[in-house]
Amino acid sequence: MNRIKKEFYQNSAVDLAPALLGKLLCRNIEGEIYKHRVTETECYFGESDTACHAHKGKTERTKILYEEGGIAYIYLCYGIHSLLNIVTGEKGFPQAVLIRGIEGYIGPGRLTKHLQIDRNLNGEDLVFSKKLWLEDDGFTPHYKVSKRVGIDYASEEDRNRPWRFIVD
DNA sequence: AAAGTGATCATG
DNA sequence: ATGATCACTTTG
Repeated sequence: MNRIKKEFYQNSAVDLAPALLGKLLCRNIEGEIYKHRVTETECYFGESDTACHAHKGKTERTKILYEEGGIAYIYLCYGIHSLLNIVTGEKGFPQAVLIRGIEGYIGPGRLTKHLQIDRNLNGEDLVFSKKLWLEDDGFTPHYKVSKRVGIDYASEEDRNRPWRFIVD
């Protein structure tokens, strides 16, 4: 088993979003283990990023983004969809990578539905968890870069950042 | 194109 | 306590 270790997560979300492409998202549901390769990510970086949930500062919901990298940030979007993020970097600087797609399940809300990931797993430690973790089997795919989606509320500068990463 | 759905946060 | 907002998906 090649579970991704703590140090891997102690980097910038901007670098980790592309680095997470091709890694295996692993989920244990009542003893049944599912592994899917990550195919699409986006990064959200710091309070200065007006698209990042933490751009208004630390609140009950966003405090988890300020933790040390290597844990899950999961929130309910539009009252329907659970979205999975990987918190990254040093403690105190909020940043995360949104997992937007895996092999077979494109779309941030669809993959969480399939893997039964919801807010019960918010804060799950991906380094030690038996329910949710990431593995590296050495595969590094080619990918393309584009703008983030669904963030019309952000500043023009932030909307235009090339922070979405998709496997070819 | 538009609804569906509920946690979250700012306002009062 | 109330209301606006929202890192989406499905259906027509």
